[in-house]
Amino acid sequence: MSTKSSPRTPARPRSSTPNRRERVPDHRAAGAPAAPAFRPIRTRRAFEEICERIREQLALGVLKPGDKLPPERDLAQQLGVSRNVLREALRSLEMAGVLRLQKGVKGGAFIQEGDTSRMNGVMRDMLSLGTISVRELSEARVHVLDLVVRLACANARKADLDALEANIRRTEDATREGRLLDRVECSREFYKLLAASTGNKVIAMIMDSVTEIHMRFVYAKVSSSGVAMARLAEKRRQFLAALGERNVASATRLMRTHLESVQRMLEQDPGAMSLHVALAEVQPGMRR
Amino acid sequence: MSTKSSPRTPARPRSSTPNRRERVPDHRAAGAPAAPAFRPIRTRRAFEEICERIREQLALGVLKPGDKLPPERDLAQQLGVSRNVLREALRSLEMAGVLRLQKGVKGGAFIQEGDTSRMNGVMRDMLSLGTISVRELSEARVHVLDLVVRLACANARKADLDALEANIRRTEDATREGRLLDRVECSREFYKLLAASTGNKVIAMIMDSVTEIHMRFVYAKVSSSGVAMARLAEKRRQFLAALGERNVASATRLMRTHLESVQRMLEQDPGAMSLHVALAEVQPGMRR
DNA sequence: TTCCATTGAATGGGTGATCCATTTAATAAT
DNA sequence: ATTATTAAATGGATCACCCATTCAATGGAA
Repeated sequence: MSTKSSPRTPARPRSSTPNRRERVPDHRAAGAPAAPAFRPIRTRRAFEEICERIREQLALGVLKPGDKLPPERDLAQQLGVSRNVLREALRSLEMAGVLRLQKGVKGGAFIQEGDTSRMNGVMRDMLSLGTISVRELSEARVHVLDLVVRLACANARKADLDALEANIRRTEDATREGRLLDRVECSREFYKLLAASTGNKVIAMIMDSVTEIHMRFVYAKVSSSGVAMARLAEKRRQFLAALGERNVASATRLMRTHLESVQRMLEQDPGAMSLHVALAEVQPGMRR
Repeated sequence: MSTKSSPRTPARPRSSTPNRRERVPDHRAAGAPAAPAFRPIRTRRAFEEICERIREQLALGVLKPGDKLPPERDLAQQLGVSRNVLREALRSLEMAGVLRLQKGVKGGAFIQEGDTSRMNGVMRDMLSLGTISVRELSEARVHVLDLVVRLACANARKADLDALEANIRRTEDATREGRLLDRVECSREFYKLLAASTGNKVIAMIMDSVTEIHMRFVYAKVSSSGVAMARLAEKRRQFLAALGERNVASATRLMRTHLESVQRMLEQDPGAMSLHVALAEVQPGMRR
């Protein structure tokens, strides 16, 4: 197996690296008197440097979605690091949604695109870590949803309204057949469609990230208590009608009162509303 | 150095692992008829499993901020994986802001808390990857800021107003002394303080994530053209006065007109508004 | 006693060789 | 022409090291 040309780099180009730990030379020093103190100089590690370089190439437009990075063995040699360290960097970038790693011949590390679900994980982590509270999240959701409704009234296109209509029909089917958990899944999708109908992916992302967690609570509640929101599809239809008429006042009012009733449903028997239950369980369709 | 007791696990407890690739058994199948197709079954890799387990412990409350994970060598043995793979997982979690890794005796992997800046990186990546556009981001910022102003009017406390006041004074100093870039940094801080004054960390996080990138553009513009917003501190004072009086209408109006004038400033000479320049450069105080 | 220098163990950071599993294209057999 | 086989490329994972940093314990000097 010595035919493998060069990946093993027996000459170790990095063995004489004083350059690795070249450290940020703190080139500010004259820059920001407003900043109160010194930023901590976390010792710069190889994998951080690698992540940053790849992100830089991305920001510079040198790398674009669909592009393929060199094979791990080659890239490691180019960067003068071991393959293991390179992989730590690639893994991190993959978890961040920047890369997609594929095995096999014609495999490799490909620049990913179009993944708008990355904020969801951040939000979940924040909640798990106690950085944010359920209360703050719920409150934020109310406000964001209000904004989304207003934007949807202004920007929703026919296709968006049709998609919402189709969603409501699925909700009706699920209700009729008593598939309560499916109905929750429909709800989740309803809000996703509504967010998409704003025409702004940033807003949609934000909306999704706060909604995903909220729906986990609803899911946990419904699945444990068996109770479910009454006249859901009916309310959805009313709302959709207001949306179709671009009636902002009516649409926001309908949504607000709906949110309030959902909140009341969740809050009765608050013992079942365990943060841990809602966060830990992986639920169908709720891709992590 | 053979005194090292056990970390090397010479007996390789995992050499007979048929369990690793245990695969999600697709236990839905009866669950979600609403979902159109099959979700791709990305082959489950060890480091993903590890990340998930740690996050699960976190969600369950078994692990809390400040807690320390076992040393890499021990934990790798417990999980039945190599140390390298474990490190890939720990790296990913560190990049995600869940862990903090510290060297030395008494070092280890500590559960992190209180980092509200994680969304910023996500937003940057989305922009670099072209998943979202500058237009969408700017538009979202206008709307989010409007919401923030309304919430700040309702919830800002005296300490918040004082902090804003102090910030405006720093802005005046920077203006007087011609430190234009410092003034941009003050602006960034102004919005951060304003977001914090809503009393809702979720909203504040969202606000920060859209503002951080916007300020990069402003920074790039100011640093390349030398022009800067006229009468900035004065406008800030007017706004702060409205905020102090809880005058929502006045505050939102002042903010909106300010945003519009900033936008005009940015849009003249659009050639300088390179996405790449704004994203790629690391600027003082703008910790990535 | 007090204080400072030395030492050594614990721990993360990093390396290189090696093997396995998957994927795909090229090749051979039917 | 179709199908089975083979081989190469590539990521996935392991092992056995070594280095750098940190900090508590130790011990000697003031």
